Amino acid sequence: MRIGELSRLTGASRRLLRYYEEQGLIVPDRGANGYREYDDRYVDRVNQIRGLLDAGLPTRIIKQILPCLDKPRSIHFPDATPEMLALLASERDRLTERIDVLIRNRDAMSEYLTEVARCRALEPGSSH
Amino acid sequence: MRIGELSRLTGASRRLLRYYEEQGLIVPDRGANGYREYDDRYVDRVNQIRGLLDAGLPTRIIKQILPCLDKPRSIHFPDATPEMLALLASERDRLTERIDVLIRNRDAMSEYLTEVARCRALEPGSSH
DNA sequence: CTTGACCATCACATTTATGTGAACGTTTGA
DNA sequence: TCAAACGTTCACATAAATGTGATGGTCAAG
Repeated sequence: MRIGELSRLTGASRRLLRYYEEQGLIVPDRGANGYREYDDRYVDRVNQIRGLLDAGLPTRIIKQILPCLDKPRSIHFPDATPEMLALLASERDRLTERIDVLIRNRDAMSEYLTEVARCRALEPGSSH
Repeated sequence: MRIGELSRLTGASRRLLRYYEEQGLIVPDRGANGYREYDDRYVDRVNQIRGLLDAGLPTRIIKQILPCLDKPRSIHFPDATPEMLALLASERDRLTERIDVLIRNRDAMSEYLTEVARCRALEPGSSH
């Protein structure tokens, strides 16, 4: 498929898809006319990239950990250097910390919301 | 305490503390000389802000949800408008989605790492 | 009183992830 | 063949979170 199609399927603008390419996150083939050619797997790949970006990882890190995450499963193996593994581990730990912070804050929000709901339920006029 | 002290305690640069103020996230008092005066609770507050920023929330959202999270607990009440509550709920949901993405990716990383470790353990020469 | 460690404001720089538009080639269908 | 829809590159713009430096006020200790 070409860039417009992939854009539609992933929700990423064409511009953004070119940006991801510029950052080395995706490397589409080129047709004879110079058009980018993407195969189906790019849909998942782009979605995963967007998820990681949304999660706050910068592209330069994503670039390094992506190869570990999108191998067709079951074909993973040591083209991974020790440095890469160390990076991956440290990035995973950072991710874990971040997840904890997020969970704590989400729970605080939830708690506050249910609390307010409870108060509302007791308010005068609420039975109207 | 003044800005330098707070900076030391939180790890946020002075510049950043002024930025948070500019964004309306914190509102320190001013001494007679114009110096910012922070009381102890700002340490927690700033740390929470940094956590939320690191979690990917933009300052304009943080500004809206902070009042819900840092009230001295047990004194929460309906100075909250319905719009604010709706915003808070939607932001909580967005946070939940984000958390899910993060967890999935972290687990994938972990899985990959343990897998590689397992392979390494079986490699020739590993018993050296 | 001066020096050094603070504080203040203002302004300009940078990085990252995006948007927008110009200028121009390609493909496709009426 | 002509227009619409799509592709290309290049370049400039922006918002967010920070850094950096200029210029100057305040204050405590020597």
